[in-house]
Amino acid sequence: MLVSAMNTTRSGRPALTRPDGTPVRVLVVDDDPDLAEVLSGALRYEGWEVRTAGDGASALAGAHELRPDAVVLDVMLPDTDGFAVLRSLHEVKPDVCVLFLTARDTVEDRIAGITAGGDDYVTKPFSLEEVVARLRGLLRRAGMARQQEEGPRMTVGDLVMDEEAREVSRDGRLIELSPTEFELLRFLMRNPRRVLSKAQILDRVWSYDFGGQAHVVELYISYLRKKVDAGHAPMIHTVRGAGYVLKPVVR
Amino acid sequence: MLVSAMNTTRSGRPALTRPDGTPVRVLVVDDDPDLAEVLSGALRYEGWEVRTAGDGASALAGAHELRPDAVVLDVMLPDTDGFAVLRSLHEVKPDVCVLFLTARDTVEDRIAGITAGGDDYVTKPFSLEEVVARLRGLLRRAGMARQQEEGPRMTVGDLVMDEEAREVSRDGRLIELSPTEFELLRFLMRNPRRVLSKAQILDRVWSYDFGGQAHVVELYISYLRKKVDAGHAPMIHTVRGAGYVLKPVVR
DNA sequence: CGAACCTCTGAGGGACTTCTGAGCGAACGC
DNA sequence: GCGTTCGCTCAGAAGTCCCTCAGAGGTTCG
Repeated sequence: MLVSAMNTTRSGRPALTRPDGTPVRVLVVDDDPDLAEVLSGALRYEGWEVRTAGDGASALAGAHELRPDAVVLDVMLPDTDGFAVLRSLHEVKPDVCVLFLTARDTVEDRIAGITAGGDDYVTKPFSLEEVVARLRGLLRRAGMARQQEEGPRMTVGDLVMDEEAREVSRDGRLIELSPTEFELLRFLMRNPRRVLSKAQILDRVWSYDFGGQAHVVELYISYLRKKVDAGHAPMIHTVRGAGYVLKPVVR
Repeated sequence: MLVSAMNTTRSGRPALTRPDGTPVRVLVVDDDPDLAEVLSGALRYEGWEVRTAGDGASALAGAHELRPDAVVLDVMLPDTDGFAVLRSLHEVKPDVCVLFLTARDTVEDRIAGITAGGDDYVTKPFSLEEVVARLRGLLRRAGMARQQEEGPRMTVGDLVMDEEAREVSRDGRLIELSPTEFELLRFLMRNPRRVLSKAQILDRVWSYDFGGQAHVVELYISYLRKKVDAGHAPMIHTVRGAGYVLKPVVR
């Protein structure tokens, strides 16, 4: 097997790839350079090829050059509105997926109709895990899932997560999770046997504008333990001074 | 089994295909580019191959190239009216299905002549679920239903919907639904075990020009629950912060 | 032309989530 | 062994999300 030729994420996890095995290509369009940078960093970490643009015009130019599989697109752009860009993008590449970024109060407004075509949106402020998860969902549904285990279902030991149904179960028994708990567990499950620091977790699972303490991570880990590890051998472990790991129970 | 070669919708559901297994081909003709964009997005999401045209002349050109199985055709076009286009279309491809889009006040008698020929129409403003359902009906009747479970009947658990008869029953007992309730339930049943956000539901089940709040979705879910889940273990579940799911009762 | 029905708005209340703060115990360094 | 640091958990406040009721306005049908 040509492992060396295989496209992988920086975390070593196999990447979601295009059908020919080359990296997924994503165009990030946002007029805030800091946000665009953070986003593209997170997407590169997924093993994807990323390009950024700051306005509608350069977005179209970038789309022509990169021919992206997906576009992350801020609705509020200096030159045009998102709907016009959406149409032009689909003219350039009819099967491109679009993930809109919107302010909370812009929703309902000009976003109407976009989810009907299978595209999606997230409201600012968002967490990086959410953006990545939505993108993976879009790409998977568009037929980008060459990776066999990249179904809607994820497994670590006897812990199973179905992202589409938003269902988690351990040993067949269903577990109810709040939105934040779900996202935290998803992050852990996407990085099994890997120590994740509280700072890393905070950066990925909480919104980028979260001003609070790393203490919340401890709190939510404790919530998760109560729900996930209750009555079983623990899968969530503390590595003192370093962070947390999720790993399958060794028999 | 050639799973990879199988034509599927983006939602993972098997698609309605042509008898040879290739995607159904649809031509969308409307002079409003936004509407054409939303429509073609929704139809692509069904796994179909779509092409758009903005007037009668390019519609005919598109029909020559694409040789579509069905045409979604606005009656009011800038250059000709839809009925003239229909005649020319039938010369190009006699067995093509046509779904007319009309304003509410368009002359009824001319439309009546259409439906006699097996074609169909919807009045603006319409919901995308309605357009897709009508098209599926037309295509099915025209012999496009290679998919065996693509009959007029749909089942989730003990919940059964007959789309043609517009009848719904749970555990054999008939349920009366209003038009909106019916369409909402159809959307849920076409996406079982899949969390649907209020925005998604609004975009598909409500008319594209609906300006109201996502709150109506909650309201209609509550109506549906009273009729569908009354006296049974619930099938409609709220996923807080994410949306709603319909799933069969687990034994 | 009236009655029944359907759709949507608004408001109230309840349930759930999220985060802060504080106390306590365990692990670590010296 | 002792003090300090680190992490866990409880309790509660504030906020958010969701459900339901009641009723207005519109439409359809008899």
